[in-house]
Amino acid sequence: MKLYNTLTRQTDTITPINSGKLGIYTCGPTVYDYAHIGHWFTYIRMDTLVRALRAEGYETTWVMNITDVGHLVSDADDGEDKLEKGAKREGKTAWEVAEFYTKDFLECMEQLHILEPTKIVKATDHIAEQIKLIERLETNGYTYVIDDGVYYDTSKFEGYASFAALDLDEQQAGVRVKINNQKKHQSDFALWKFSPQDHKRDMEWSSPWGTGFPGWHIECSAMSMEYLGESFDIHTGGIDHIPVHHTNEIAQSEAATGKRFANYWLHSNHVTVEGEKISKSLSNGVRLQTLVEQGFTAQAVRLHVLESHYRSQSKFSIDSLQGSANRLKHWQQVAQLAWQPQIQIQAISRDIHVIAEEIKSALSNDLNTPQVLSIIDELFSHVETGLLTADDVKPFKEFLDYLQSILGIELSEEDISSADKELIQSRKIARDNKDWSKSDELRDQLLTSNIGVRDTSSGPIWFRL
RNA sequence: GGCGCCUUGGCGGAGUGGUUACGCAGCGGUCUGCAAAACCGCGUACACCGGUUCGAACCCGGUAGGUGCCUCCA
Repeated sequence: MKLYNTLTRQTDTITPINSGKLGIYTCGPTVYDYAHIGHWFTYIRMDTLVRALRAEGYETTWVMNITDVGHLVSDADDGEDKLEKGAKREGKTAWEVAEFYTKDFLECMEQLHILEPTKIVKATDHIAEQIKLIERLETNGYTYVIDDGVYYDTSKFEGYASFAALDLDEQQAGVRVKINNQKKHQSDFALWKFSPQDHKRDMEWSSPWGTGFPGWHIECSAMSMEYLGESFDIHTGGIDHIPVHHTNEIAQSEAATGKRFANYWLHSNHVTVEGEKISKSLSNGVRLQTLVEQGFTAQAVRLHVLESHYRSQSKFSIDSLQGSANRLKHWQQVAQLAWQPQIQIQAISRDIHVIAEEIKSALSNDLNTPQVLSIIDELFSHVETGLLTADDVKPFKEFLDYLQSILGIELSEEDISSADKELIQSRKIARDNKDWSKSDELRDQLLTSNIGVRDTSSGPIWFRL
């Protein structure tokens, strides 16, 4: 398996720390609002990564976090906690907001056939681990305390800016936002924030430094190391995390342990919606639910995501989603041929293994999912040209199961009922007798069960509408 | 201002030194009682200008346009 590694800025062959096993950490959602199509692009891609690694035979431990505290509206460590802000907006407590959006997120994950991670971990369930990690940083001399919290001194970590290849001094010159002027350096970040004097937060905990709550970055370091070890294999997230969140995670983790944090960093590029970047002000962050209401299936959304490479800035539009839905429908019709083998024209079963190898190879090449789809199209076109022989049915069904396991797209549909089969047979007899009105009547009857029929030289073939 | 990235046929989207990926849409055809579907065929794309090379969409240089981050964001 070769993947583009943000750490080395090149495509690296994956070598696990422990032979045959891989630990993967994915930065999950901050649960203060509904997830939008951009999030789903990222999580579907990460799911595809895990599926591909498992198909390669790796035993994977996939950890995803849920950020339910401490993610501030501004990374400059000013501004509100998103959860507390969401609570105000909805007239609920921060706890209720977190629970509501976590539930919605997990339901969408299931709908999109995103595998359940080995562990889904919440920041609020790991306060003790985060405090312990801050204490280690304090012991190692990387922290300082100011009025509003405990901070990480980024100047003490050599090569702080190298992960994101940033020139901090030059950046600073162009920055217009006001910064917390008690901080020693603009890039320093909060490890622990103190609760405000003037009001009580919904979420707060006591700590050696005072009552408050953890900063956003520390949770990912604490939880990933808790479940995957102080050094682990693959860390993933959205491309926006490179300059701040992941840079900070590396600084904290490596300063605490003195060890390499993660070996491979995989980042999903962003997606534009109808040509514009997704942003709050444009409110163009389409929800899955909205697409479903417009008649699209989660499977079509999933196929659409796979149609672009994870490192390219992809485009989302309703028109192109419609194209994916059409492609999926076609695939499903081909899959239904598994239930209706025809007279032998040409056997395809021996091609299937070759095709499966090609798919594996495309995935191993930095997850080239668009190429995988074209390989499938090619095979399916052969299936339709030749139809299936009885001998092909078993390997073909196995192939459909393989596609399901590797792409999360389910094509193996159920057979139609024997009653419907009888209708098809009766219609064939009517047609043979040139009794067109009866034949049409039977066709309409089948349509009520959402079954269409096409007449071919080797007999009628049904398909679900 | 700093650091990047991109430019492929109507749209989406791989590829990356030499056999015109692929999908969606469109058009033409085959099949067919009709319809639908399916299949076949077609459009011969790689921003522009130079250079390297036997050969470049693919490498190098430049030009133009677009875009991302440095604010929040997957």
